[in-house]
Amino acid sequence: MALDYPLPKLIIEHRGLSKLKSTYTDKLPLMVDPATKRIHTSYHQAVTATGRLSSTDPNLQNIPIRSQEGRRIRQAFVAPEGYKLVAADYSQIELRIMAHLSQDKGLLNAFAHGEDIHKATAAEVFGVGLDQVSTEQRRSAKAINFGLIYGMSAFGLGKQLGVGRNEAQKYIDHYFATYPGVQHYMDDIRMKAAENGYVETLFGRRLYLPEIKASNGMRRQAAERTAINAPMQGTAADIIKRAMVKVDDWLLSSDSGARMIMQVHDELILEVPEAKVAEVSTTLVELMQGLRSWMYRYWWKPEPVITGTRRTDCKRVSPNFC
DNA sequence: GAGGGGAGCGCG
DNA sequence: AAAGCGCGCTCCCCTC
Repeated sequence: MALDYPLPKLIIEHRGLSKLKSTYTDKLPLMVDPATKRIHTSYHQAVTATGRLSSTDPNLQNIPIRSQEGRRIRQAFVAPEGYKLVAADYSQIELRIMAHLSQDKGLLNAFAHGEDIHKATAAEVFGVGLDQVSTEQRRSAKAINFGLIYGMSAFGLGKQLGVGRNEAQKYIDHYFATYPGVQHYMDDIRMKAAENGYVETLFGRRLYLPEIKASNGMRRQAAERTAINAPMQGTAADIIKRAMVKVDDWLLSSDSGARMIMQVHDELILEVPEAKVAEVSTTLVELMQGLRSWMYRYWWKPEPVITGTRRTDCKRVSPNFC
């Protein structure tokens, strides 16, 4: 209705702005720790079904960025004097994992050639040259790529793209004709989930799916979507956790003065002395890419290190350790 | 006053 | 009837 009438549009606007005010603008300043003058979140390692971290009190994994107004809140997060914030994020990690898990030739090839994956998908699905892909076609391909990771149906894709169900089904059919390995993987993971009662990540962490054989079709389909999504989201979570361990080891062994301060699912954020930004950025990327997993151990002498932050108000893990 | 649960909205 | 995965926080209504 907001597309056709001013009042619903105004209501939606109000909801967005009031969310920004009540959750961020009003609250975050009250959460500055008087001792450190900083905002400290708590990360939880045993909450999510897929192996991601979660962040609470405050949640720093949902700081606004998508809207123009929201970005202004993010601007308030700055590095200390003499430092810079360095953020490194994995590009299209879940789609790359899908390429690996499915071993689909076309998808692997697109990534191997460093192509813009949404554009490449559009070219294949709509049967045009890479140069002929329109903005609209790329947008559709992007929705298809994201939708697939979540196990979306023609109904959902159509709604997302504002096209009919049949039109959306055509897109999906084209997609699977282009990337048959992906189709096979989706079918296979459903079967395996039903057979085993669980799915697992590349590194073997399991998610049990008790509803995968439910007689209620709706519940069973929901479990099937989880079966498709969890190995991708979960493998991505495994990969960044392994990177975090490596980055932590490296930071402890080096004297860069850099600190790892945040994780947001596919990105790590460090604060780095200005003079060390180039050096730290290079190594950070190498460690996240897994290029130095063994090498650095040759010059790192491990020492016992106590990590974590003592708190007296921790709600979830134990009384004084988060 | 504490806590549950749904709606709605912020993020990846 | 529902048809897109994973989270946390605020507001509101409700119960205890």
